[in-house]
Amino acid sequence: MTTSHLILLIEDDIQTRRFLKSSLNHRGWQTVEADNGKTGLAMLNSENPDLVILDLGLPDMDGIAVTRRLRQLSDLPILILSARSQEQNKIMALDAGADDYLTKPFGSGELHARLQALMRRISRGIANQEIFETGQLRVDLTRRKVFVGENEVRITPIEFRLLSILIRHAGLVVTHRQLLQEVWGAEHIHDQHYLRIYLGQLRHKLEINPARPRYLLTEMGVGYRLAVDDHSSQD
Amino acid sequence: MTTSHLILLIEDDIQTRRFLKSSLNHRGWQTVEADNGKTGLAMLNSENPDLVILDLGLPDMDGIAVTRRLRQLSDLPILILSARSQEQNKIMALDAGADDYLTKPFGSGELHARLQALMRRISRGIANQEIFETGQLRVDLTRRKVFVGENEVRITPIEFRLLSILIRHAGLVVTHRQLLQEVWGAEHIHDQHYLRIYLGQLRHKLEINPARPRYLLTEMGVGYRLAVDDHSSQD
DNA sequence: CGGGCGCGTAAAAAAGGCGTAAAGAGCGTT
DNA sequence: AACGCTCTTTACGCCTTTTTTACGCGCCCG
Repeated sequence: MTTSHLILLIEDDIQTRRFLKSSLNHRGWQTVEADNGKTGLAMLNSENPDLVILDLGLPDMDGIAVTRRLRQLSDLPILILSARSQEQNKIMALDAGADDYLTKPFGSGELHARLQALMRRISRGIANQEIFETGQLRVDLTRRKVFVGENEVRITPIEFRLLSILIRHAGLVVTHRQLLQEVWGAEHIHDQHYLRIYLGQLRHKLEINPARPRYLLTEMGVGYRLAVDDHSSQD
Repeated sequence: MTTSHLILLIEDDIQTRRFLKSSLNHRGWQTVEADNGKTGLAMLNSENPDLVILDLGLPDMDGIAVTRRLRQLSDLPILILSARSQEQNKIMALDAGADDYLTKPFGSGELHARLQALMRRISRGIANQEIFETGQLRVDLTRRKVFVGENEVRITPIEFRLLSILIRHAGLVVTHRQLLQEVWGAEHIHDQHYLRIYLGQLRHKLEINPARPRYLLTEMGVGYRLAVDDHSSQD
């Protein structure tokens, strides 16, 4: 159930802050507040919250920078608040490590739903699964071993990291940017040919017919996705 | 506190104001009224409404200016009322941050439908949900998948971005400018033929009869609107 | 009646993304 | 020092997507 749940609000607008506070307290969450990015970051250590709600339109710091810093300092769930005019920033914030977002204006029901979903996602710990399995494919994430049917497949370090990321987001699209960022680091964010080559190698090793992949699917112009088992398959 | 639904009417014409007030009260909304832009803006703070209905033809201030100021002061939903002669102003108001419009004369049913769409965005959070569904159409926004009935439909990146924007504003009008700006960037703001072509492609893929669209509706001279099914059985 | 305007459609040309092969570079191990 | 493995770089052909171009229709207004 809902245990402690202290929420850190980083929001400059008094009105919004008041609304958030009352709405959250009403639902049984504790809150601490900061009206700018700097003190917000400072409170991360002093208050030790369970979750952060961050407004992108802060006066003192760029919202993206705050997000990135938060992510550097902890793995806490981060919920972004953005005004309608900040669509682009919102996407950048998600890329920088935010977990979800709300576009203003929003009601308390919506806020509550987002928080619930966020909490559920975190506590369920999808990321911590030890063995992933779909179709003929089986991946032991802690032993770093991969099987197709009965046979073990040799996997290189980079291949394994790529595969792990796709497994962690199984069924979802992972953007080029995300993959490159996590495997090769920020300075190779534009080297998409790496992805083509390594995805090609992985397909060669994992797919029955690499030309018609069943697991490692391409999302044109966006990224890649690991297909999750949907009971029937041909090809 | 959250379900009060107080509407601020900014409207100079007594007759229209009376009609609006009675029509709204009848539906269970509270109203406060201002007969000019200045007091209207002042009441924003004093009355703390949940939504604003603004007539563009005010005596004291330019409607666009009022809209812009409202947007500066808050993120409240704004519904514009405009006379038929104010076609151009209407578009400018939408671009300045208004959410939807009604052209006089209008009936209470029409008014009600627009308000429903606006309110739904807030209370149910249509703007942020992961799966959008209406009629035969189902869009999974995080998985980037689109279904018509049982069948998945292949969607290109640009098509998906357009569709996402319309979904984010489901039930509301989105101006040409807004769409072009968000998808192609500021330098293509006048290339409306892009919209014609891509909306055509989307209709071809999503509509049962592309020539008589049920979902992707054209607002002549203004923009496009994604129609939503109203599950409520009133009116 | 005709011409302009906004919208929708079709089909082309252009651009860009993707997959594959293969050769070169780096690095640890033997 | 040579070998083997992995990672990086380069090149090319195919295919999808995007952009360009052209035309047809309905409507309002002169």
